[in-house]
Amino acid sequence: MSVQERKERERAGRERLIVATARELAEQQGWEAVTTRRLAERIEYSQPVLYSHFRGKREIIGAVALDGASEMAAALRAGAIAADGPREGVTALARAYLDFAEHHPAVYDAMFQLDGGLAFAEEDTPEPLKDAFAALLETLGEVAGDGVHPGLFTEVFWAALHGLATLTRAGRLPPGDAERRVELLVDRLAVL
Amino acid sequence: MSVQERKERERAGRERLIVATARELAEQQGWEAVTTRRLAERIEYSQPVLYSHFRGKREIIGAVALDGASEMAAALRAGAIAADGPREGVTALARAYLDFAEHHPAVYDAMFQLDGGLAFAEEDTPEPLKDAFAALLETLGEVAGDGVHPGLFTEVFWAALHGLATLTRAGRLPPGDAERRVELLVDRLAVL
DNA sequence: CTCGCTTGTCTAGCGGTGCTAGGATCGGAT
DNA sequence: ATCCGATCCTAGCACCGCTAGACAAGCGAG
Repeated sequence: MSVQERKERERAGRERLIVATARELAEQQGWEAVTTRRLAERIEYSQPVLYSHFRGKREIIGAVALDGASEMAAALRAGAIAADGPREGVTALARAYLDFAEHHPAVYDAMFQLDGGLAFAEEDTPEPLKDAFAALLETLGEVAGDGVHPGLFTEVFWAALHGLATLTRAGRLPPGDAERRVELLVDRLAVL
Repeated sequence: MSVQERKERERAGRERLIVATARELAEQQGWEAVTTRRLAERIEYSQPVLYSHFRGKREIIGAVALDGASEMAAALRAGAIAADGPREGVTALARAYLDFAEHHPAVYDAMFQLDGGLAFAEEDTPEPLKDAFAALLETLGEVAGDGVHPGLFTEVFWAALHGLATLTRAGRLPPGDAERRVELLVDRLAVL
């Protein structure tokens, strides 16, 4: 059975290589540059190999999204924990979110802008995505205010952050006032 | 000169036809179905004709976006004006925004999700886009609160609406609680 | 050790995309 | 009536996601 195990290990390694390469390429040159041909060339295999690991390009995007979700969850927790006091915690969380979106645009797009064929807000939502939402909920649930469902509050806060992230990156919002917008958002939405 | 004028009229008419057809096709079958071939077939001309009106597909998307921006501005004003009192006005505005995004997904995507090659938040932002923002500002500027710049407040509110619209449509938020989210948003963000 | 077979990989190609070069055609001006 | 310029179309480029079928490498059986 050792032979089979070795092969499975190699296969798993190659799958990770594909996802990592796709992500790298997307971060470097944008998702429109991530084509199956280029991806295949970079991992030094032919195109069909990609399809023995993933159903298609969508699934590769989805894999990058899941990868990024775990990372984002960690980044959010790291940001929020470092702060003391609920207000600073929420502000730090918001900043961490926007920083992640700004510094990992390709991953952020894979998670929320592109179609990665992932289920959301449903029974079979993948664990990393639920965990990223949970990371938001941990901090934001504390400042939802009386009589307001923590989940609902988190959804609204998240939507606001998502809007800021995407509109800013698309050049729809002047980039200079980012910090003031965060403060306004936290001041108004959170019950401290 | 009458001949030339007639030709210009016909050209302008055909350009409108292209934009209207692209929009129609996008609303019916999604933007991924809007290809230059299909579009050309629908307007009963060959592909190269499209390129005598627009530099490429991006510009066609941009034209649809501008079209939609005027419409959205009108919809927002119609919604907000009908209400009495600032709170009802803001709520109506938010609902009008989300309704527009829900019922005209293709146009909304052309404006904010896709790359239509348009300038935003800059000097040479096209008039319809500035006007749509102005429509938001008219109502939201009244509830920004003391010491808060109306433009900045409008940007934040807009971002929140945009986040709700996109996340909801992408299946990232449970569709049932939309109304409760709007109320929470208005309650917290607006100073009434 | 050799043979047959499974498993894995590649070459080649399909139908589609956005976009464009170059030739044909048509209509107004002379 | 003829010329000429504007207008439009046919045909094709390079690229896309994806797949069928040929081929080779490595395994287990005899």
